[in-house]
Formats: sequence, structure tokens, C-alpha cells
Amino acid sequence: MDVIGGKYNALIVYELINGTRRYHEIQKAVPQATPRMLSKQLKELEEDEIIIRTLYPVVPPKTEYSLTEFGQSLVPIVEALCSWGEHYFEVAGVPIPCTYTGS
Amino acid sequence: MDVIGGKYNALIVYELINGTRRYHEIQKAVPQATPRMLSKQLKELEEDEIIIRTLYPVVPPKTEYSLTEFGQSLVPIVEALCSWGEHYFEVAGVPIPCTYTGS
DNA sequence: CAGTATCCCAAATGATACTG
DNA sequence: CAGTATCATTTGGGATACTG
Repeated sequence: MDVIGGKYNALIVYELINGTRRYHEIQKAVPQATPRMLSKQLKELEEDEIIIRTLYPVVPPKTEYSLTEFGQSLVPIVEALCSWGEHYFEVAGVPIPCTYTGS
Repeated sequence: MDVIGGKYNALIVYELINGTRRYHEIQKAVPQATPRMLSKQLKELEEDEIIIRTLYPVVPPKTEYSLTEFGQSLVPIVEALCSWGEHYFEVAGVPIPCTYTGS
């Protein structure tokens, strides 16, 4: 839970399931997260070796994030959480897809 | 994450996997949680219909907690999280079993 | 573009003592 | 036994502005 317990960590991992993403792509996928939070949680995930950050020394800057092999091991759990969440919302009478991006 | 994101919720669910437990049994299983927190998170789980609380009107009081059918649906995820956590600790060089009760 | 810096607030948790 | 009450503290997160 320390690893994916943050407010956006699971969503970030979820977004990276389908491949490498640049910073602003993640930002678009998780618009509720402010730059500060996004940066913070990305760093957390990087420190936990769930994701890897690749910085291209070009102007303008280009950064790419992707799951590490270890991070991949988390994918089934994140997906399970996601579909359980859908089920939960159904039971609660509020059907919402996995692409749910917050209120 | 709102459901199991609390500090002890997942541990409580994990403890209830093997059957009904009384309050003090859960307390023993999750000793880091103060009575206040335990009570609070138990209520949360009850409101989310993950667990059910049965109060026996006897003296001294007797209360039992168990997973609802809906709560059972969470078990595979909690177990997956647990074993992933073990794996995580191994990778980090700190092998710790699922019965890990905090520092 | 990909972030940082600074300030602030609310929620979560902890400690301790008490009760039906 | 199974909690509550009260108070203090920590932590997470938000808003906004700025930068290499």
C-alpha cells in the first residue's frame, strides 16, 4: 500500500500499462493531479523502481516514463483493483468505467 | 483505493479471510492500530459493506466481525497485494512474511 | 516541455484517558 | 470487552506562481 497507496500512483501505473508515456501525456490522463503532485508521485514510483524515467537532453525537454520489469508485476493487481472498483460502483449504483478520472 | 487505502483496512480484511473474529482478536492481529483507529476503520469497512458487525447483547460485550459476500470479492486482491508485498520486500532485501505486523 | 518553489489547508493518524 | 472522547501532531494534498 505504501507503493500504490498515493492518490494517483495507481492511476499512473494504469496509464503506463499500455506503454511509454511522456510527462504531459500522463498529466492529460490524470488531470486532477497538479504538476506538483504528479511530479512527486512519479518520483515515488521511480524510487520504488516501479517506473523508469528517461530524460532526453534536447531542447525543449523530453521525458519518458515507463514501467520497469518489476513494475510490470504490479499490473495484474492494478487491473484487478480497477475492475473491482467498477464492480463496486455498480453495486453502489454508480456505474463508472476504468477510465474514470475523478469527479 | 478509497475502500482499502486506509492504513489498516487491508490488514483487517486480511485477518478476516480466515473467518469471524472478535474485536480484541483483530486488535491482536493488528497491534499497531490504536483502539480509536481500529474502531474507525472497522466502521468504514462496515459502511462500505465489506464487513459485517454482529453485536451480542451480553455482559461482558461480545462483538464479531466477518466479511460480507461482497467483502469476499476483495479477498483475491488483498492476497495478491500481500504476496506482491512479500516479493517487494525480497527485492528490497528485507524478506518479511505476510503476517508482518509493522515495524 | 517538464517540471520546482512556496505557502496553506484538511484529513488521517497517534496518544492517552475514560466508560457502558 | 469493546469501544469513545479529547487533544495533539503528522502527512498528504491543493493553489499558485515561477524556471531551465
